[in-house]
Amino acid sequence: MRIAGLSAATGVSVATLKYYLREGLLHGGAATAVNQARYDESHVRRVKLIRALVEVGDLGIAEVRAVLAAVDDESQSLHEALGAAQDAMVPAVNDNTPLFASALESVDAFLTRNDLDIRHDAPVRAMLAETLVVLTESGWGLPGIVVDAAIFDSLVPGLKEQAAFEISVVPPDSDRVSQVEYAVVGTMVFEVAAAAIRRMALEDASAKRFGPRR
Amino acid sequence: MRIAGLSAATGVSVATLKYYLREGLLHGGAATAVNQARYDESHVRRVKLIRALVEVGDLGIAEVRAVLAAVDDESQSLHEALGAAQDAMVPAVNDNTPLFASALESVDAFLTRNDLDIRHDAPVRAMLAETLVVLTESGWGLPGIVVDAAIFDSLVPGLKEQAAFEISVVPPDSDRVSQVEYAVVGTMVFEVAAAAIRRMALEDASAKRFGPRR
DNA sequence: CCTGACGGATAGTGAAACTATCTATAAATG
DNA sequence: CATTTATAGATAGTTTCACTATCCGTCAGG
Repeated sequence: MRIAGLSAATGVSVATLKYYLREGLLHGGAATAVNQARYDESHVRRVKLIRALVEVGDLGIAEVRAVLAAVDDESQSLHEALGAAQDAMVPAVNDNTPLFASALESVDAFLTRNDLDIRHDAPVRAMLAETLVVLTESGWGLPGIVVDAAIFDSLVPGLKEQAAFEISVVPPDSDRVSQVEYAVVGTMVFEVAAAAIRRMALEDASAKRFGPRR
Repeated sequence: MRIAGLSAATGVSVATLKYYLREGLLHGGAATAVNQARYDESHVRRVKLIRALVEVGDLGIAEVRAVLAAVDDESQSLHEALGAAQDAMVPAVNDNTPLFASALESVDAFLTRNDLDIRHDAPVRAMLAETLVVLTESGWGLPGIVVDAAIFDSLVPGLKEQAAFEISVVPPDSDRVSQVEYAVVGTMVFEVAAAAIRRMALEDASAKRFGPRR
């Protein structure tokens, strides 16, 4: 398959494929001459993964590069690679507010209480802590005292069950890269789905409390 | 309060405030002269809302404008305004794939089964359907047959409970605009929090299945 | 052998979200 | 009251990002 074939197989323009090659998101094909190279299924799969991350996950090119690095690092176990990929997907937060430290404490208590086994340096801790800070600053709860992460407790069982399902569905017999790719796409897509269902539940709850007008 | 005061109160630069004024996101102050205007708490609140939508919710200026339009439209009930604000927050999906129609059917069955009272034209239906399409195209389930929305069923109870809590916490005694603002910020922030907890649950599940390496 | 595709390099584009400058006025300060 | 600073409103410029287009010399296929 030449580059036009790769383009046809993925729906991505040749110019964009060249851009991904330049940016190091896509490994080069096997060179057959100074201006010829062959691409294969691994390239098709990689391009589809990139597009899923960009379109569904709304990741930037730099973040995609970090995720792919985790996918490709053979020295990492599947669990480690998933963790690294997750980390790359967490948006940066500003953790310099005075409330942030106590928000992190609340998060850690939340993790212990709900029996969640998370690396202590996982960016997702800060991500959750930041929401508590914003909630506090927006007037939820008492001013100056950070909102307690306990308000999220009721979410945990459902999300745990869902996560266990997602992880259970990763095919055990395929190669590591396939497994990581599978899990990464699942993570992204399920996140969007969970957000959609949250909004549905919210509209439903709003209808029940505030009622339809007509 | 003059514009410098508004800038100090919100942490947003004067240049950016002028930009928001130009873009119609922020109502002008009360003019006291040809080049003077007074700003008040309503402006501070509005700027904070804009920043929350932009920073936490990652909405674009056009989407923020749509949300604010729903907030400000006095002819809409609280429930209607929340719905409109939600709609403005849903990212556009491409619904022209052949699988999309059956994905929507699956979503509607999901809504009925889980007793979710959603407007039939709510964009969030398409948002969820799109995830089913992507999941199907990524190799989850059988090729050609759209993945069933039932895989999300276990998420519903926790999200419903959480949504009921969020809605219950909207202060009943404040004015409509305050209520909508409160609910909109809550929606955004809780969405990010739910995503963070999902990722935590995923890392926990990954640890349990694939184990730490050392 | 000629037309078109290719790899590789470089430059350009368009959207988005600010940011900076300018002008005429008004406020604040000594 | 003189001077410095701030302001509204208009216009133009900047930065980043994700592509997109062009060029050049090389190569494949009919």
